[in-house]
Amino acid sequence: MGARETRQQIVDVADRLFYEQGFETTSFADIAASVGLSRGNFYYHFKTKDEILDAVIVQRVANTRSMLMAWEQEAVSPTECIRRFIRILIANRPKIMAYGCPVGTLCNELAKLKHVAKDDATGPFALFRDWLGRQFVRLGRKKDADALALHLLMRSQGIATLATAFGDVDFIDREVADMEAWLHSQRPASPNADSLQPA
Amino acid sequence: MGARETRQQIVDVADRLFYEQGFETTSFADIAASVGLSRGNFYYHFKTKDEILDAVIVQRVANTRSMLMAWEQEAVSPTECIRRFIRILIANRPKIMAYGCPVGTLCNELAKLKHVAKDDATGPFALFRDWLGRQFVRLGRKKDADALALHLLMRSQGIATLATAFGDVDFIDREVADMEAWLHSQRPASPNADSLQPA
DNA sequence: GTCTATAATCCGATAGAC
DNA sequence: GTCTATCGGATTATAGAC
Repeated sequence: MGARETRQQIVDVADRLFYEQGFETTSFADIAASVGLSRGNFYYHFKTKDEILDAVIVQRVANTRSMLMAWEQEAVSPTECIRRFIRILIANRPKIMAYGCPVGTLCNELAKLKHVAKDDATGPFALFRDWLGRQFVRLGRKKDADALALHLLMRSQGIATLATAFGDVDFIDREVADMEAWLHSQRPASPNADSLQPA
Repeated sequence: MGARETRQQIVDVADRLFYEQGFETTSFADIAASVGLSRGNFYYHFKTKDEILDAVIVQRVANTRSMLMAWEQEAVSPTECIRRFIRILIANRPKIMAYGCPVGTLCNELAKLKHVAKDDATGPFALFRDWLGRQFVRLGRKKDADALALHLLMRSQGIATLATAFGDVDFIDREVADMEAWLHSQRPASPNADSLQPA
């Protein structure tokens, strides 16, 4: 197998294990074993654990960016775009209930570790924030677009944390419905801003 | 020093370190050094790390319970009670921005570890949930009291996570104000339910 | 109740053969 | 590029002197 494929496998496995087990808990041996690699060979691809973390964060940011770009091209209205963000909680419900949000939990862990990559880990958050803000601008809420974006991000994080803690399957549904009701109560400043949205 | 005082010191230090560094990251040596105890003597008081975790959780639940009982006796109206809960975010802002919420971050960590104390760690959440639910019942919202309680808990968790991630000092103020506005928009079903509340 | 000494294990990381 | 072997250090935990 080529070095590039092996490296990609390592990043994919590390991405999953950092999410499911946490960054510090996941050892080189865990990743190597899950890839089917010897510990020794591992260091041919990554010199330190922090290098793997950087690679995982870079990949998450890239994946998030391309997902958001695709959503913006597929979904016609800003309201529909925002709704797609909200529905992440439904689409990923099983994993969220087991492990929380990949971004939020990693940020929390790295903050406690005072890790150098602490700020880099917020990258996906920053992308969501900018993208959601852009949707609210399109909705005619230019003045408070960023605050509204942070508000939605805040809600999704709170829902993820409580869903993990309580393991209540109905809770996510209820709060997602409440978020969508909130979204539709946000009246656009200019009446035609979301004219393409159905009904 | 007596065994009880030493044990109490260990629990206090462990409580702080589990919060600031995380549970797994904190070693026996860390706790022992911070108390000023040798590693060997440590095992006289606690046999395993899980025993310390249990003691920390028990103490947190006890502290939360007495805090909520005191609030209920001091604050006259349910609205004022709920507002005290919301204001936790202001009172603990510096620590929250550095380390997040002690309960939420511990629950997240233990969930990833599939730790046996995973469910016990939600104890303070359950207390807040019941207590907030009781306030909403007093407000005349008996039917959806629990959902409203979870909604407030959810918001406080989301605010804590984003405050830690972005380090934005104004964000907490803005969202706390929004929470209080939300609270006052929750009309009581029976008009005199919150009659003791000032203005 | 407190200490030193130490066992057993696992960690991240390196060296070197193939 | 992959392997085995291993180092130095940190970890949880125990035994036993004082």
